[in-house]
Amino acid sequence: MNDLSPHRLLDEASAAEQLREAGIQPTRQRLRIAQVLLTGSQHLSADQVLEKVNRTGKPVSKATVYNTLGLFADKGLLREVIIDPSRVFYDTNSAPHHHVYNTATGELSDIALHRVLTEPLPELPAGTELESVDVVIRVRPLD
Amino acid sequence: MNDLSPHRLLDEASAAEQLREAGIQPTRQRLRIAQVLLTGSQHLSADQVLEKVNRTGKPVSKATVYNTLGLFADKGLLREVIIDPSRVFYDTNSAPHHHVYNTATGELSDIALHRVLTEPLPELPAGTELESVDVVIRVRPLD
DNA sequence: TTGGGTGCAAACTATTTGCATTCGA
DNA sequence: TCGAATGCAAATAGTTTGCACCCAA
Repeated sequence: MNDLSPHRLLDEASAAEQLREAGIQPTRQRLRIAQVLLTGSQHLSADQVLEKVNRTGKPVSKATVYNTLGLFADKGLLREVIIDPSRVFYDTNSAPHHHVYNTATGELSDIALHRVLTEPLPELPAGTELESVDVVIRVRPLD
Repeated sequence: MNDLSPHRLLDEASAAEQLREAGIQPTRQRLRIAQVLLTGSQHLSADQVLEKVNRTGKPVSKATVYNTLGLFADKGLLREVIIDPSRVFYDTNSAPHHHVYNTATGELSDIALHRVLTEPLPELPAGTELESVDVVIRVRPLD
């Protein structure tokens, strides 16, 4: 998770297209964030996104990063992963899958969905509909 | 989750016994917290625990509540449930089970484990051991 | 007596919000 | 032009910490 190494930036045209497809108006800052984020499979906290974006030389304010991540998540471009009590991760892997979280290092990784079966789902409480099923496997270094 | 109604308090002797069994020195404040908490199946945030304890007329400081909940969780008396980015819940149901979380109301409830199958577990990353498997089913009110 | 436990207040950190400014259609 | 987006700073909220005091063994 400390891998903030220079990921290839998504080209601006593709980023703009992805935003439009999601019904998001592509503004300058949103494009920068999309270019950094929507490339490959990543699990980043808001702070890490801010750091990566600012490292491109085109800084974006912290509030805008938070607002934009929230917006992207609402529109289905990202998935919020609530795993660590101290921060939210944003997962760019849009395929259904679950997570392995290393509680000692904070490293978060994906597990293909078919490796974990979760069915049948129990009846949901009356008057509610399913929003998501999240499976988190927490691991720690061997003693 | 707003049910802070007067749950029956666990008697002091049983509370003390449970603490000792868990290897926790039973002090006055820890006993009060245990009496409020270790009765029935509950899902409370630290703030809710504080409120319940203080309502008994024997107040305990906020710092002590946080410290004590952390200690109880370490010793296996409680389980931390990380489900809402803004606060940690403490679950007194010690049997293995999973959770249904209503994102609109913040209500958290249990699901018996056998209703959700999660196997086989994937191989864990090298050098790690399993800490927990958490399944959270998020629901929202029907549109 | 003496080290662990407690309480208070201050510190911290992730996140949100209000509002004036700027931007994009 | 005009409403939406942005940025900054201040506000918020949950949680942690430092340290002096207290208490159970």
